[in-house]
Amino acid sequence: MQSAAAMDAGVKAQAVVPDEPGVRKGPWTMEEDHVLVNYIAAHGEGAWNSLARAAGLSRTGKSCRLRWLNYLRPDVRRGNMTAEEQERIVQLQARWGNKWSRIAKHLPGRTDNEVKNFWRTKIQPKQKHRNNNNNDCSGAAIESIVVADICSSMAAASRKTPAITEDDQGSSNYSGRTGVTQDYGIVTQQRSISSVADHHLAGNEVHGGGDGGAGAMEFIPEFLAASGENLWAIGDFWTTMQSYQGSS
DNA sequence: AAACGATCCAACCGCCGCAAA
DNA sequence: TTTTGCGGCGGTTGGATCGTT
Repeated sequence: MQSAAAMDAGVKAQAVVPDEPGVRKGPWTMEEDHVLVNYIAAHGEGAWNSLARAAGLSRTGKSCRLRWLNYLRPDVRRGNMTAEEQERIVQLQARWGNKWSRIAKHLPGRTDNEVKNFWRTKIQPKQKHRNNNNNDCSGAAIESIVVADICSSMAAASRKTPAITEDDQGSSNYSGRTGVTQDYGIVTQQRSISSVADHHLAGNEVHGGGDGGAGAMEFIPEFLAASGENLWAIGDFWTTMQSYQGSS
């Protein structure tokens, strides 16, 4: 994730100019996230267009849905893919093709967007490279090749670097690119702020909507006041949430 | 220290299928 | 049966960040 300053710069660069009057685009602000999470906690998810209107968000229903599913949902698991997850992605992609949502369903906490991004940035370039040197482009062949790569890369990673525990991955102590494997990129970059967020989200320390349970998550004006800046990082969001909950 | 390239990922876009009117 | 609106999915984009030179 990005720092608040980075987010600010990002929004300046990425103009939030609506195609339709009153419809916001671009990065979500902390306030918008607050509104969305709070509304879903109270009313549950679904009926996204009406939800956006009822919540008073100047966003499309699609945008709200995407933000919730890919980012705000408390059970979203962030951070590095484990070797098991990577292997599973390769196997399922070979079996089903680019059915990312279907694949994601078999990876608890992972979103289709995350799986898709992982595939496109890590595995697809590898496949293309292999395809250039190998005429056997069948799914099974590719799968066996890539899985073999994962195994060899993991072995190399374990030789090159100390083991990285789940806790390490999720903590703010684990930040910056690790560069564990240049061949496959098993352990990829982990930005410092998202690490904080990962810790909170992966641990389900804060539970919001999803089940629509009443009172599952409640925000108060102090929280908004604490958010200070218009633009923010998810780590700030949950950290602030925690500090509020801890002090109440 | 600056410039450049590579990488990551949040968010948008367009399309499709389904259900209700 | 047709139209319309919505939800969901996959592809793509663009800015931030990081590593290298």
